[in-house]
Amino acid sequence: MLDVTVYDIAREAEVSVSTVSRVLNGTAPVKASTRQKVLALIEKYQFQPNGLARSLLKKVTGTIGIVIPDINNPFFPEVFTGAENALREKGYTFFLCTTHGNFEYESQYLALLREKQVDGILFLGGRINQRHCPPDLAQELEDLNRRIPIVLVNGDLPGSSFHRVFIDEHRGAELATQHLIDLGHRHIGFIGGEPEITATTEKIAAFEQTLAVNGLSSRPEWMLLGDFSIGCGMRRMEELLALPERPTAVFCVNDFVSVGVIKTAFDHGLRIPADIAVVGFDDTVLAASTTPELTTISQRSKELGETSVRVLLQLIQKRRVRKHTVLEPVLKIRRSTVDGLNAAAGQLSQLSEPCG
Amino acid sequence: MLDVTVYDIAREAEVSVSTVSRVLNGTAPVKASTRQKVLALIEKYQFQPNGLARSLLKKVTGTIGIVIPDINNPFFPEVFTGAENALREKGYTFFLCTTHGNFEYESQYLALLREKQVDGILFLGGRINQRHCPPDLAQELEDLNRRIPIVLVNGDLPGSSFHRVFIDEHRGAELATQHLIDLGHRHIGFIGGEPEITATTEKIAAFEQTLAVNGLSSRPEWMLLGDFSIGCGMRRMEELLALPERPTAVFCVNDFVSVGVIKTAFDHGLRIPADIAVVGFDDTVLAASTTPELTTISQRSKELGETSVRVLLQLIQKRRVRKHTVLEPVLKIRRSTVDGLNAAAGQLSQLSEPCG
DNA sequence: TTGTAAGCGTTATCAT
DNA sequence: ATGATAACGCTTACAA
Repeated sequence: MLDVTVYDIAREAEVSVSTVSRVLNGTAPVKASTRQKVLALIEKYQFQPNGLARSLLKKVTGTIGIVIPDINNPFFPEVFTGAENALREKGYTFFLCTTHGNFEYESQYLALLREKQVDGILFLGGRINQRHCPPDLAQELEDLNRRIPIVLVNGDLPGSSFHRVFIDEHRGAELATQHLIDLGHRHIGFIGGEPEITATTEKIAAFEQTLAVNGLSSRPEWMLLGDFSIGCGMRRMEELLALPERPTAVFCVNDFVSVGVIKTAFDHGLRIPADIAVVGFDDTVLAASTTPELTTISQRSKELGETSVRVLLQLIQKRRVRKHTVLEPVLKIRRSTVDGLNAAAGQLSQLSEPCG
Repeated sequence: MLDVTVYDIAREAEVSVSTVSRVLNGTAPVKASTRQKVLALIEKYQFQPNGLARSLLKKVTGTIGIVIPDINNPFFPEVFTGAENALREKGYTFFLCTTHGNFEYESQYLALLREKQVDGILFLGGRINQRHCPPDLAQELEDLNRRIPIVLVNGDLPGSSFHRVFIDEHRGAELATQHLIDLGHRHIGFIGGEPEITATTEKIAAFEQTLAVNGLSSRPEWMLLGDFSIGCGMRRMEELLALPERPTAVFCVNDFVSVGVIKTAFDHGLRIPADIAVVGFDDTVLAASTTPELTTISQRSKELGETSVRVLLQLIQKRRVRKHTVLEPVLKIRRSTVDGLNAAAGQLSQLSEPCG
C-alpha cells in the first residue's frame, strides 16, 4: 500500500511497465482503454513515480541549490523569493543552504549539493565577497563549476570566469552620497561594514570618490566600520556622537546598521533628518519599519533573484548567456533625509495595498 | 573527467566496485595498500558518489522539506535557522518551499517533495492555520502523512492525529493583554489579522477572556482586523484614531502590524507609550527596529524550529515521540509600553555583541 | 500499440 | 580481503 512502483501498477493492469511509463509521460501513444485502466490504478494507489530513479536515469533533478550567508537579513529572503517565483511553474525545487559566512559550512554544503546532483547553484556571500579569498576556496568553486553550472550573485572571485549577476554597488553608493551632497550636506560619515568584505570597500571607494568629485573629502574619524548588524550601528553611532565634531549626515553600509544608527540618534534626542540625516543600503523591509522611514538604495532584490535564476537556467540548458548581468540600483528617498516628505508620496506603495 | 563512477575508479585501481564501495563507506575491512590506491584515485578525479543512486537503494535521502507561507516575514527564517542548526551536523539538507498561503502551491510542493523522496516534512501556515480547512486539503495531508513523517508547526487540522509542535498562542495573547492591564490600561484595542486564520482568532479569544477576568471588556469598534502587514497596521490605526473615543493601548496580531501602528501614531504626533501603548507578537527583528522598541511576545522561533525538526527526526527513525510539544511564549517588555525603560536593561542583549 | 531487456550508479548479499 | 551479481524504480531502445 505504501510503496507502489510501476511494476505493481503494471501487474494489476496486466500490461508491461513500459506501458505504464508511457501513460505517465505521454511519451508514446497508448490505447485509450489501457490508458484508462492504468490511470485508474495510479489514482487508486495515489501512485507517484520515484524521482530518484527517474533523475538517476535522466541526469536531471529539477533541483537547484541556493547558498546564502544569512537568511535573517531580509535581503536574502527577497532574493530567494525572486528566484522561486521565476522557476515555480517549471517545477523546480530549491535546496536552501545558509552558511553564516562560514567557509567550512560553504564547502560542506557545496559537497552536499553535488552529491544530491543539483542542476545548478546560486552562490551568494561568503567567499565571493572576500577582499582576499583564500586560493583553495576559489579553486574549489572553480572545480565545481566545471561539473555544475554556478552563478555568482553580487560577488566575484579574482581571475575567475564565472557567470555573474550583480547590482552596481559602486553606483549605488554614489547615488547615496550624491543625494546627501545635493541636500547640502558637507560633512558626511560612513558607518558599518567589515573591512575585509567587498560590500564594504566598494561602497567606501564610491563614497570617497563622490565626495572628491564634489570637492569634499572624508574624515578618518568619521569612518566607523564594524559589521553589518543593528548593534554595530548603535555602538558606532555612540562613538560618533561622542566626538567633538560631528557630521550632519551618515551613509550606512546597510539597512541593519541604519536601524541602529537611528535608534541611538533618537536616544540622544536628535531629530532625523534635521540634526542628522541617514541613508541606508538594500531597501529591505526594515527601511519601511523605522521612524522616520529610511532613505536607502534598492538592490532590487527580487529582480536580482529572478535574473540570477534565469541566467542559471540558460546555463543548465547549455544556451549561451552573457557572462555578466548588471542591475542598476535605485535611490529610494524617504524621510530619514528629507523632512516633511509626504508619507503617501513616498515609495511605500507596497504598504498601500488594501488589507481585508 | 566530468562523470566518474565507482566503475571508473575500480577499473583504474584494478579492483572491483565492491571494494571501492567499501573504502567509501568503511563498511568492511580493506587491505591498506588497496585502500590507498583507491583513495588516491578518488582524490585524483575528485570523485563524489552519486547520492541519487545511493538513496534509491537505501530509501533515505537525508533531505527534509520545509513548507512555509512567507519567507519575507522574519519569523519564518528564524524557524528555518533553528531547524538547520539542529540538523546541520547530521548532513541533512532542506528543500524550502514557500506557498504564500496559496493552497494550490501547497499541494504542488507536497507532490514534489514526495517525488523527491524527502525523509520528512515540516509544515507551517496555510491550510493548517485555517479556521475551516477544506476537507480535501486536510485529507491530502493525512494521506501524505501515511507515507512520509510530517510535523505540523504552529498549526493543526481538525480531527487529525498529526504530530505537532507549537507555541501556546492563547497563553501568549493572555500575557500581552495582562501586561497592558497591569500597566493600568482599561481601554484596549486589537489590530490586524485575518478573521479566518486561527492565529487571529486564538489571540482574540484570549484577549477577550483576559479582559473579562479583569472585569473589562472589548469594544467592537476597537477590534480592527485585516491582514498581517505593515500597511494594515497603518490603515487600521488611521481608522482607530478617527474614532470619537480611543483606547489607551493596542494589542497587535503580529510585529508587522505593530510597525504600521507605530508609524501612523507617530505621524499623528502621538507619543508612545504615553499617548498609546503598543504590544506586538512574534518578537522578530522588527521589534528591535522600531522607535520605540516594541514590547512583544516571543514565539521562541529558533527553538520552535529546532524542536520541530528533532521531533521529525525521531519520527523518521521510527522512535516514539509524544504527539504534542508545546512551548511557552515569553513576554518581552520594551519601550512601546513602558516609558523610560533603560535601553541597555531591555531584552536586547542580542544587539549588544561586539562588532569588529 | 505493446513487451522485453538494458542501463542509470550505488550498496548489499553471497561466494570465494 | 575481495569479486560477481542482484537489487533499487524508472525510462528507452529495440523488437514484435
